[in-house]
Amino acid sequence: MAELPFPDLDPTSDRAVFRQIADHIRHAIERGTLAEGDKVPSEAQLMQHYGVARMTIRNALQVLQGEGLTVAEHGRGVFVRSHPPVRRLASDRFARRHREQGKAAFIAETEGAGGKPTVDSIKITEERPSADVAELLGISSEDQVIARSRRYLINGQPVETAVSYIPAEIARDTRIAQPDSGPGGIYARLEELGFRLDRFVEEIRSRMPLRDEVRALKLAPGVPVFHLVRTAYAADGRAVEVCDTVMSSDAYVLSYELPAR
Amino acid sequence: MAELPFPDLDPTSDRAVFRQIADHIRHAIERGTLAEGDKVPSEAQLMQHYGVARMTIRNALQVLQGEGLTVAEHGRGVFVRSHPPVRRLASDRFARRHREQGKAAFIAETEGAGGKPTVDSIKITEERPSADVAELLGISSEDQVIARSRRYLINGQPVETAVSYIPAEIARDTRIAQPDSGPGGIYARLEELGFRLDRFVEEIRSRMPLRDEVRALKLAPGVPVFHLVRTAYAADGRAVEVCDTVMSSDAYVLSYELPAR
DNA sequence: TTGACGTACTCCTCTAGAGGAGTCATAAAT
DNA sequence: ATTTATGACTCCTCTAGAGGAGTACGTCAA
Repeated sequence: MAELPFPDLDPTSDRAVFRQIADHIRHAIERGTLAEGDKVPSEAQLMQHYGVARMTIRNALQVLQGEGLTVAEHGRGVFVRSHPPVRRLASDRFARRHREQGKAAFIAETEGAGGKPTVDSIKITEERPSADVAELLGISSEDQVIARSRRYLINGQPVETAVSYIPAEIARDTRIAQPDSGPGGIYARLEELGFRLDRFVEEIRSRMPLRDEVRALKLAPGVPVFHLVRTAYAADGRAVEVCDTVMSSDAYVLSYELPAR
Repeated sequence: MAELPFPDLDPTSDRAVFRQIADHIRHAIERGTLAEGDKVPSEAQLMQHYGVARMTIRNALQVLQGEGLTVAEHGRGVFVRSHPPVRRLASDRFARRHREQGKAAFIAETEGAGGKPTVDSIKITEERPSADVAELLGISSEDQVIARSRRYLINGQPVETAVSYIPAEIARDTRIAQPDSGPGGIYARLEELGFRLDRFVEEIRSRMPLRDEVRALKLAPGVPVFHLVRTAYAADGRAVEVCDTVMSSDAYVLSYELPAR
């Protein structure tokens, strides 16, 4: 059996054994001794190398998994997590000139980067808005909204879920309430309806995903999500859409330009 | 002993016992049966209630901790995590009109929100930039930069660490290279030096913290961080500063305004 | 060549213990 | 009144097992 590239435990340290082991493996990953996609030595190998019980090894591996450094595959082994190519979202991604190309923002960007975009599980309902959404839209929570929910995938890998809320008064019986919202997406439709879009405000949070989100985005353990809420304002100052999206944090880098004025 | 507010296990389910238990507790937290700050029943109580081994209970609690829903305090118990008040960072936070008040952005904002701001562990070095920083600043990685690192706290609670890199050619022997950079902060100094700031570009990532970051920000388990890199551009298009900051995700909501043009 | 099967290896779940260490309240000693 | 000791309760670490289930791969029969 080949020697493992890990030092021995330090019995004088007050650091718990499983943490020391996690430190060794983490260090190997950071140095590149274990590269992306590499297999971490098996539980049995590690048990033998360190001479500790299996649970101690599992605790160590658990730590790394929680840090998002590794993923375990049942029956195959534990692997150093490889990071997928990220999408960089620029702050001009909703500029009108892009919309006029006739493609929705997501499709245009993804194709531009050489990926295959898909949109999935499109559901449209009419409902009462939550208090938050009503507040952002500046309407009463008694009023109805059209909720368009969907999931975005790149090369079959889910990266984002989104729900748009548009006041029913605006969107009812328009193409916005149809699964296929047409060329340029719903922002193009809103402009056709006379709501010239003026600005968007995005609020960004970062947190660990809920269980449903883990499933919908096929998230590896230890991967947080961006929670982004965008409000679209028309030229008259009226909010015409709120879009609530959850994005896998390792699929995205968000980029914004701020004026110094 | 009081009855615990959890149902029995479903022995027919193929869901692992510890996951079922985690589900019960998570559900109680979501419904509010267990409110923020409440103590989760102790391991012993849960063992007795469910009639399972202690490790099974600990696994369940581990799941919740990994989700950032609970924190364990050695010797005291496990508690539902309470979320501190968040700071909302607006996209005009670096506007010149704020700088002219004579206060650095962080101080002004925090006092405005009624908190006590502190800046901590200020260290200034002159060094060679990393490849990333050199690229953003548009300089060679042979050139020197001034690195200003510091930590921000609100009411004694660390919320953010930041390192600013400014080309040494610009900042050497100026107040920027002093621990106290003077009224209005380094952006005010840069403008005094003739670099009229034009725009900032911020790139945002979200990820789990490294070990050092957990320590520096006193992060609870299961709390991700924002990793934000801001580049400041002068009116001539030259990059004059790169600021690399790591923020506790439960202390911040980031807000940006995007033009629709 | 193909497909079924077995086997070895992997991680997953769970049990049943043990000692350690931090916290807190109370009782005893000063 | 203050300090010190004690004990109950908490979570933390670790051991030593057991059976389960998914994966990879070689063997053997069709």
